[in-house]
Amino acid sequence: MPEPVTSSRPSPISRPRKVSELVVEHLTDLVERGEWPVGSRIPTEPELVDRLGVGRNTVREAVRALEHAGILEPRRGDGTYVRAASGLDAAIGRRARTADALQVLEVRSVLERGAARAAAGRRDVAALAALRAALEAQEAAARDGDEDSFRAADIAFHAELVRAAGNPLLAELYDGIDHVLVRTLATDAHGRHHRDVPGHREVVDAVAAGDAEGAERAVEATMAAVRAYLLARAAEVDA
Amino acid sequence: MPEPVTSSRPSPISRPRKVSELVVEHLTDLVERGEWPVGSRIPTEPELVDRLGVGRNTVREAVRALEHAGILEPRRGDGTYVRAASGLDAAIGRRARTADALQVLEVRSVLERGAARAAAGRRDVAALAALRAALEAQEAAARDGDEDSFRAADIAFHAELVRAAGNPLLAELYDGIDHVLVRTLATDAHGRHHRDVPGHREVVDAVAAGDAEGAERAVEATMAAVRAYLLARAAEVDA
DNA sequence: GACTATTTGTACGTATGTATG
DNA sequence: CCATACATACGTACAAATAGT
Repeated sequence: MPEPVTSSRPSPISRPRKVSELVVEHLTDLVERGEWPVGSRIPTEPELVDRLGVGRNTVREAVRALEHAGILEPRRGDGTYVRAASGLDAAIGRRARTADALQVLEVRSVLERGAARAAAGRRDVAALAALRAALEAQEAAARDGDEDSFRAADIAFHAELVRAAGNPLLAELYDGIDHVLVRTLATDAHGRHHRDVPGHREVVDAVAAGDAEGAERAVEATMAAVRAYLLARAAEVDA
Repeated sequence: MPEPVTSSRPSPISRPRKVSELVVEHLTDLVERGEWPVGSRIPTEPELVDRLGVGRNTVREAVRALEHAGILEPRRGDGTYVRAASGLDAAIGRRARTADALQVLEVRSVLERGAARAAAGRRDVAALAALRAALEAQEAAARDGDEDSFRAADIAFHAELVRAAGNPLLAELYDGIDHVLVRTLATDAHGRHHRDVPGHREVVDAVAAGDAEGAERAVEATMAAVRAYLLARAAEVDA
């Protein structure tokens, strides 16, 4: 019989709640606070056992919980890696994967319009510079005609715009939604040429000018092409 | 021996998946499709073992995964109950609980403005009727001076507005954010009298008229009071 | 209030597959 | 190719908590 946890223990954490839940919380905190950055490898099981003062089974259980949440990703014989900073992205992915693509796009549109408005209200210099850089990278990719890098630059531009709003929670929601949308669009849209930049320059100009309404309108215009494409595809499927 | 679930699996991309993941997915499906409604008690472990043809530990692991996702809630000696239809709400809650309340409010504002715009674009008759009913219920509660029912009616109004957008994903995101905000506001705001309805009637009128811009503006005005309150509280804490 | 049945929680053991070295 | 270690799944026994009698 292994010593029950109820007796005297080194107690790295207080005891009122279940031990496994506390470990889960602790690991989640480490990831969310950036101590274990996304992509990094977390300490081995024995080290966690030693550090937290709990049994190996408890550690394993906690890791598995975070694995299901999409935060950690164990690789056999290698180690356990950080997959995402929070479970929000994975949860959105699971939820939105079964949703209608048009509804997903609408949510993305709502978030991005709001982000553009907030960014115009802030006019953060550094964020604006990054946004301009992203725009120019995309225009360069368009000139080169490189489809892949153009798409990557497009995604990066939108991400930068949302980041310019200065609201990490908003950005995380957007990322989660965007991943789903990119995924569904990527399944069949390799032939579609988004060669023309859809109006990103207008977005940047409006944000830089502090024109919240204009920024929203410009973002809305950006969505039109994607929406039309989704509608056309839905019509095809219907026929 | 009950038939195991492990046999041939024509998955889209041949990915050798674990039985426990299949069970997790199956249970998630049952919940999401409403076969196990929120609040109901799911079959006991032995019955699930019999029904799914897997061992008890496997069932337990799956249940625990959904428990951590915030979907199921096991109670010793009683049973396991359905807590939420998807894990999105819980994930948002975990993520947003540590975020700045002003940022959470901003996200809510973004979602609600977008929902109001979409609702004005749809002008769904049934949804509009429900929205009007919610508004009148809130005004009635305001006349009665019943603080608790007024708050409940306020939450219900916002929820109804978002539902009127006709986008379940958007509504679910909003609910998750709203729960967090209500929670943080409820911690100390019992004395604050939100006696005056903040302009909900204008929102309803704009939505009914199909005036998307007006609906957005009206919603934005609604937020002002809450934002001012949060700012004031932040200033208090700062001092 | 106490007893009993039911149900989940925990612990341990074992067999089998699978990746690593 | 083999050996080791680990992950997975199943089964069993008992503990703990709750509901109902």
